[in-house]
Amino acid sequence: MITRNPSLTDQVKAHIKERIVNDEFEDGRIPPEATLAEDLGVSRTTIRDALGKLEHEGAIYRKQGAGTFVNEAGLQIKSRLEEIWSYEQVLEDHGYKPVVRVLTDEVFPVNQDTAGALGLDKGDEVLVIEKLFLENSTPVVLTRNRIPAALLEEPHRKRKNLPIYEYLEEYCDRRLNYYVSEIVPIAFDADLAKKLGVKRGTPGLSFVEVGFDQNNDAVVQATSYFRDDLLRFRLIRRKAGA
Amino acid sequence: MITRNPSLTDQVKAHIKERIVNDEFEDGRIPPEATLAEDLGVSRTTIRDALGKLEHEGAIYRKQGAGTFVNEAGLQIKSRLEEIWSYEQVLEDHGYKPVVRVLTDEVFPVNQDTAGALGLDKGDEVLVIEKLFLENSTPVVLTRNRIPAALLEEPHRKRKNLPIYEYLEEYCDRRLNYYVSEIVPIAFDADLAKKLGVKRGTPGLSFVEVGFDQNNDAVVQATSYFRDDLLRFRLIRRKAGA
DNA sequence: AAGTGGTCTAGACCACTAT
DNA sequence: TAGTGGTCTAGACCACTTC
Repeated sequence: MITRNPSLTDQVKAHIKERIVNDEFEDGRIPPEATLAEDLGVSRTTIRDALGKLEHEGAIYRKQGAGTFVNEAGLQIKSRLEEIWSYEQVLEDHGYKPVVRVLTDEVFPVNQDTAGALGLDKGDEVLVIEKLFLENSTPVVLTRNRIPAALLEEPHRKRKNLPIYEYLEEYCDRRLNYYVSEIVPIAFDADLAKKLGVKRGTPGLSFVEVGFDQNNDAVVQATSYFRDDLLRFRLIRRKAGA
Repeated sequence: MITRNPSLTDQVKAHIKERIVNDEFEDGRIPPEATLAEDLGVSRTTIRDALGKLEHEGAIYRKQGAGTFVNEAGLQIKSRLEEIWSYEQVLEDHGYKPVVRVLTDEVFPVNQDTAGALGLDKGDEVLVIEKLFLENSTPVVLTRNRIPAALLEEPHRKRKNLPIYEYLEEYCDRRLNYYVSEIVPIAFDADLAKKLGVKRGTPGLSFVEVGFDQNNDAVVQATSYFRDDLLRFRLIRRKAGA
């Protein structure tokens, strides 16, 4: 399949973003919305939608009555937590060339915790994919994904090193829409410490999350573990409703 | 000052949200946008903006061509990390009745780290406010805020137990716009462990963040420490640009 | 084919900032 | 007072789901 060209708004957004990173705006001042609309031959609404997304990403900020400006500080933020979609991409954003190693790739009976998260019954099965992300043979991230076996279109055992959202799309015909993630600090136990190459008891971050598809069905449960010394997450926090 | 009534969009959002929590929609199905617009006497654009915010919060989800639906799972999520604005509110959302204890409230010479974060020079001074948030004499959160002394309109020493965003508004005439937060897992050292009432070495979460006002000036540096056993953060992660 | 959400337009008026 | 972003309207057409 794979149809659909980028929307006008997204094209405008990309265009403005490029002009920002190329530093084409005098004093970091972005032209008035009306001017942009006329220059690009689109409505002001389209411009505003594009600018709104850029503002949300932290690339620009707006002052009512004054203008729209480049946010130099915001531009520096890589791999914003709210927008992470694959750890390959995260590591690339941090300047690494990631290697993915599949440690586990098997169907197991579901445990109680996962059954609750994914709405499965006792006795159902899940495909468990454990992956280690490395940079130059140094482990950085470990992920464990659990996908209901019932979602698999056919039993096959290939390409498990795909990002999970691509795997779900290709082999389960499900499109990931969003994750609900819980942030849990831990001290690495012996198993995790060994796999991540750190001392047992080292403080680390973990995410415990559930991914939902566009029908709002839970399709994957994931737990991830990070080496804080090599990868640190940032996010932008705003007042509710803004 | 304090002018401005809620926008039409926000009123519509609140109205729909209330109908959602009151479970007024048959089968969790929300009426078509055109119907809502007619019923409420506003344009479809206004309805869409309101629904967009509710979708972003996770309260509803939309399926093109099918309809708009209540997201039962999303409604359960309290204190979403991206929208935290005061820890008093966070604790209330978790069903606690918080007590705030001010531990430190003094002006110090700025250290190098804070100077860098806030764009200050060596020799400048900052007001340091350390606060402990408790529920029934059980500590849950410890925060350390650093505000440039130059922002203080007058030297005074009252109401330091206000939420920082209110303090900044009232005594510095600055309105907090957003935070850039870094998530850092730690093992509590002796001092933190004592203040939070846990064993030294317990794994915990900390945020290291900088708050910006509406002119995009850095106005506060904050570090916060949490007892993971009492308070756990969630957030919704989406594909970038969505 | 009918219904619903997604995108886009053109324009009006308001609120706020700068000068 | 002029300029700029913020809100809102009315309507057109498209993409997708459902029947």
